Amino acid sequence: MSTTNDADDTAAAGTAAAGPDRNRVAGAGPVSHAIFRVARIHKLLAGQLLREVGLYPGQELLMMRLWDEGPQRQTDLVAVLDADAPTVTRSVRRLERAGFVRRSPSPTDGRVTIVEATSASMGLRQAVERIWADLERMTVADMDDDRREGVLRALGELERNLSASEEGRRGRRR
Amino acid sequence: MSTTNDADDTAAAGTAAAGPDRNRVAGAGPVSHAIFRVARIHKLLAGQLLREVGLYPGQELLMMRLWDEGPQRQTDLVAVLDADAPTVTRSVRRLERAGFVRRSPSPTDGRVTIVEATSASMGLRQAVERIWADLERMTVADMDDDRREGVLRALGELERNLSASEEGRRGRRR
DNA sequence: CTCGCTTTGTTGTTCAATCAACCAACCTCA
DNA sequence: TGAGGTTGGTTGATTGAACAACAAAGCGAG
Repeated sequence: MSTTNDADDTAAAGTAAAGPDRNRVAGAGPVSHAIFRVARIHKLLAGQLLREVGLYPGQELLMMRLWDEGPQRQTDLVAVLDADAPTVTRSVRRLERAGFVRRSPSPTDGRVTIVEATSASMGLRQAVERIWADLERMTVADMDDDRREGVLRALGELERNLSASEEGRRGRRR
Repeated sequence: MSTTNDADDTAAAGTAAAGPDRNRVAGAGPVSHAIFRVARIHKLLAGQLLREVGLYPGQELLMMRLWDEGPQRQTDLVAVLDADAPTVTRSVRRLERAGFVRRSPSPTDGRVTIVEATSASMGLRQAVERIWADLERMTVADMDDDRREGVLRALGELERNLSASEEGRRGRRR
């Protein structure tokens, strides 16, 4: 047994010294862990439902925006979806290739491209509405209205906390 | 940002079946939308913190498991992380290339590969613990213990609801 | 011992999300 | 008019995630 932990050493920690379960890393951050798990399964479920109509998770948010607000600049989509510009660029391109979206240059500003939902996408709209209703039903299941409100409030709190931290970080780095 | 844009285009929201304001798709599924937003910013924040120590979001969960439980089969990681086998395969490969993980064939079963954290990863462990503590603090912010419990309970409910739906779907498809 | 099934892990492909770098059009101001 | 900054959008690279298809090792029944 060599004293230099280099080539052969297993970094097993948890069970060796047999301390209390408390030094297990995975037990830390219960709320963060819960968020991860909920997010994961929620997205998985949405993806399963959406795949049946030919969309990938995330694309439905973009389409919803187009259906609700009509043709708009790509930058507007970036802002309202709070997504990165590259993500929107590629997402729009794929949706265009799928025939759900059309792009055209703005006549007044050479930089912008206007994105709009095609009429071929209108059938999709009904399906997406149904899917979102289904997803929401699966999510809240048998909560009564009060409980649903409480859950919404909790999520709102989390979002505010995280947004504040994220903005703080962004400020520090620029 | 200046709206000197005369081209209002056709605000063709709703087009044909235009009706009451209520048929705006984006307004549907408030809980689902809230989950999406929380998940997005939470993951973004985790990613920003982790990137400073050379990890990508998700990898830290795998490392935590290795630190907590010691060497184990890749299948065990798949099961406990509730991830897909391909995801784990590639994630482990990248962590191996980064020097945080070592793989070795099992002596007793020719199929399995044992994964373990390297001693070089132990420094990382402290950093990840700190990051998770930071993330948790940012997430709960100034909630008191009761509030935190309430939020945890809400997330737990959501997870149970979604899990039930997902399992139901999985059953139907096989 | 062979046939068939299960378990374990891999590769291929596609997509979302980041960061970084870049380009082109616009706009402000001297 | 023109220099410099801003805005809108794209491409490249890397990663996680999902599905599909596959390979290889083990295992169990005949």
